[in-house]
Amino acid sequence: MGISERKQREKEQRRHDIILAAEGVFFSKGIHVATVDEVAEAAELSKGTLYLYFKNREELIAAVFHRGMDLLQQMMVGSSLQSSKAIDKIRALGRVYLDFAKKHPDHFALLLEKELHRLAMDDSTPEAQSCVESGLQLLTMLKLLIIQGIQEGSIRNDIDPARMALIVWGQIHGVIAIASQEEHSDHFQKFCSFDLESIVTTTIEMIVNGIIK
Amino acid sequence: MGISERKQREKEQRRHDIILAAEGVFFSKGIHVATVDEVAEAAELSKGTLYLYFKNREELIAAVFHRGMDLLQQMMVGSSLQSSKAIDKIRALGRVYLDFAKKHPDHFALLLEKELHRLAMDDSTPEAQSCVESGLQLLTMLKLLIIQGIQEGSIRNDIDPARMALIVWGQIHGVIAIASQEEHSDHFQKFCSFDLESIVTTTIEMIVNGIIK
Amino acid sequence: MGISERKQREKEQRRHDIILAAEGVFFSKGIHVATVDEVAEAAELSKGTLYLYFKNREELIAAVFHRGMDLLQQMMVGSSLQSSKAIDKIRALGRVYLDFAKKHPDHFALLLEKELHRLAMDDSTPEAQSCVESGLQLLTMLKLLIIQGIQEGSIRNDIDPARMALIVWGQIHGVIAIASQEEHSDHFQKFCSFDLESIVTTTIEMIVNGIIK
Amino acid sequence: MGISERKQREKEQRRHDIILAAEGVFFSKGIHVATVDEVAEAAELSKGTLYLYFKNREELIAAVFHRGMDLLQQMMVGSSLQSSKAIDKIRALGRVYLDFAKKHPDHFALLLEKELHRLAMDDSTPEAQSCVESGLQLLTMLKLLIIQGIQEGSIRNDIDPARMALIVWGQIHGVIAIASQEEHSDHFQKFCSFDLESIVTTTIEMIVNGIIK
DNA sequence: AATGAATGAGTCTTCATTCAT
DNA sequence: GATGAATGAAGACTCATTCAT
Repeated sequence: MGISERKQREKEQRRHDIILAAEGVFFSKGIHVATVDEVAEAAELSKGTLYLYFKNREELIAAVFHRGMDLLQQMMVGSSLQSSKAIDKIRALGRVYLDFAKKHPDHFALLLEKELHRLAMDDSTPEAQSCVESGLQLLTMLKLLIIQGIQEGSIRNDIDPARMALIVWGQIHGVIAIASQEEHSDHFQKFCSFDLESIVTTTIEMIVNGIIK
Repeated sequence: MGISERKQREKEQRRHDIILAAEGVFFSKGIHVATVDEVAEAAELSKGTLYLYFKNREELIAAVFHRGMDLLQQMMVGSSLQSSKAIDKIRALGRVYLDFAKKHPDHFALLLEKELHRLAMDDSTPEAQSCVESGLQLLTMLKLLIIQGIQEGSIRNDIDPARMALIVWGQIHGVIAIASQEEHSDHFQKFCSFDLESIVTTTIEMIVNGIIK
Repeated sequence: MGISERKQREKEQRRHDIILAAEGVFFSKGIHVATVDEVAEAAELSKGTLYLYFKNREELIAAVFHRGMDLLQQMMVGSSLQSSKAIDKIRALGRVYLDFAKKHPDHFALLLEKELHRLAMDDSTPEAQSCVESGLQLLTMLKLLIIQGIQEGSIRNDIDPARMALIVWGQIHGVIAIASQEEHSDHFQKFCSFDLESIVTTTIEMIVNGIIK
Repeated sequence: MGISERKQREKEQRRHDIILAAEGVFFSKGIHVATVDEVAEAAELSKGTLYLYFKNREELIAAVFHRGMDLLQQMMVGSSLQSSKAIDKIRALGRVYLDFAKKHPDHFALLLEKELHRLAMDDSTPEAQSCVESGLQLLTMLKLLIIQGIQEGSIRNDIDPARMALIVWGQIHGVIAIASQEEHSDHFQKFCSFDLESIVTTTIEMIVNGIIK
């Protein structure tokens, strides 16, 4: 029994290694430009072997996308939202999102790629399901915190919590997206001094300002 | 002579027609997947003719991108921000952005594509310059309105106007992006009732809430 | 009457101008690489106009080839082989050939291009005929001089004059070809000091040595 | 392991087969006209496979060129220049060159193609080096024989040996080139009876006549 | 006569995928 | 399981030639 389990573990380990190699290649070369050969080389495997672990190039991409979702999920779970007050927890959640964007900028960039969503869900594998759910989880968590805030009387109650959650997510995501994209653009450097960290801090404050009673 | 002028006009018209055809193909198939042949067919032209008007596939894409920027710019210029109060003008600007996203969803989606920015600017043609400027114009306009609002005493003065402009843009962009992407997803439909229009209206209100004194 | 003659002259002049432009392009870019567009541009004409004067790209190349033959012929005719002695005339003919190679190195290089011979003769135009003849003319002249030399008793009589002519031509042509090709090669520079002029002078002397009685 | 060695051998064999197929296509159609597809078909391989063995169309051409140089080199090495006298050895070397031109007329024709020299040397691979050397080797051998002849007192000593070597090579090459090109031309058939073999024999005799004391 | 826009067949090259070993 | 040679279907781009104006 132990043998087949070990084999299974090894297989998953190798699959994971391939995903890491793929990440490296995809993110440095660009997903649409990087080739399977390059991934194989990075993984120090033959091209044929890759196809033992992934049916498709697409499936490989989906796996990378999926891993990004997992990373986000882990960071959310890992962050102990300790404070008792809903508003503070929302603040903390915003910071987690920022941390994710900073640690995994390329994964962050994938979050809103329409094409990838289609890809990741075409196969109705259980993986794909969880993938979407991981997207929803952030929203759901936000919604719950908002409800808590409303109950505490700290958050305005004239907006549907689910809707507010969506908006809050969109707001913070948009700011991070624009800021981290233009971080290296001269044009925008001239426009305002750029420091992703402080900009997002300000943003969170402004968002909070918009939702408190 | 009128004759050479007409020729010139016709040539530009044809170039424009090609861009429209390219838009159709690129947006339906996806920019990375669509081929030059497909664009040629859509434009009812031979492949060779396309290359008379565009040096490259890249230049073709850049032209499409550029047109999106133009469309946005036109809508911004076209919208007479009539109200005298800065806050109301900002609201109006937000609605213009929403209108743009609704009328030209695919162009809207391109706004933040890193790769395209690179593409559109690689050629240091005057066109490329105006392209970037059109991106900055929105920001600049926002900044001016914010400054006006601060002077009017209606907008908080503890945040640098340029920075605030960037944030406001990010916020509204993010909400529209997420909302319009997930509009057709069952998962999100279940999460909250989806109506891009009303969601953005709420968003604008929340943003305004965040920036007023 | 004068009008149509003038038109005719102008037409031939233009045709000639095109050939000169084609030479420039073909010789600098390489015949196989240069395009009709480039020739048109060099001739400051539209591509369509070129096809009024030349049926084909091939015909254009043939015309250039033909012009080379003409140039050689003119130089041969122009050189008054004054000396009375056959051997000296042959020497002079060799120098003419060298002069041709120096003045028109690219035309010289075309002389032995198999492909061009085929091209130049495919159309059985009178031009093509004269083209070959101009090739033969050199040989014929050589043969006559050799016969004269034999009669004078200065040239050995154990070799058929026609055959000897062919050989002499081949000898001098080969030396010029190799020398002028490798003139700019570092490898050959190291092998022996290069001076086309003096090498050919030596060659002529050696050839003469080989044919005198 | 013998297995990987066999694989290696097979791969080289295949590479060699492709070169042979390329030779067939290039020489019958003309190097500039023949296409990669035609080579692939001749090699009974898919086009893609060709690109596993050769990076480029250019590299393929260079390989063919290189093989020609190898063939010449082998024939030179293979010919035991037995006679003790320098003059006789030079005669023998001339015959080897003739044999090469007869056995591999197309490779012979490539020897002086400027463009190919550039091609074959652009990649500064060791192959390319040996390629040039093989060209020089003939010259060097000639020079040594000439020096020997001078020492023996059979060859005139008023001409620099290196220069004489170059000239002798040019002479014999030129005669073979012209003769083998025009061999099939009616025009030249009329001019003198054509028999490559006997013409070159005569040529060698004439050259020898030109260099002996 | 001159133009130059339009054509489309043709070329090289790439790359995801398969399969015999 | 692992390999990597082989495939062939595309794809981007070129260019000689034509033809309406």
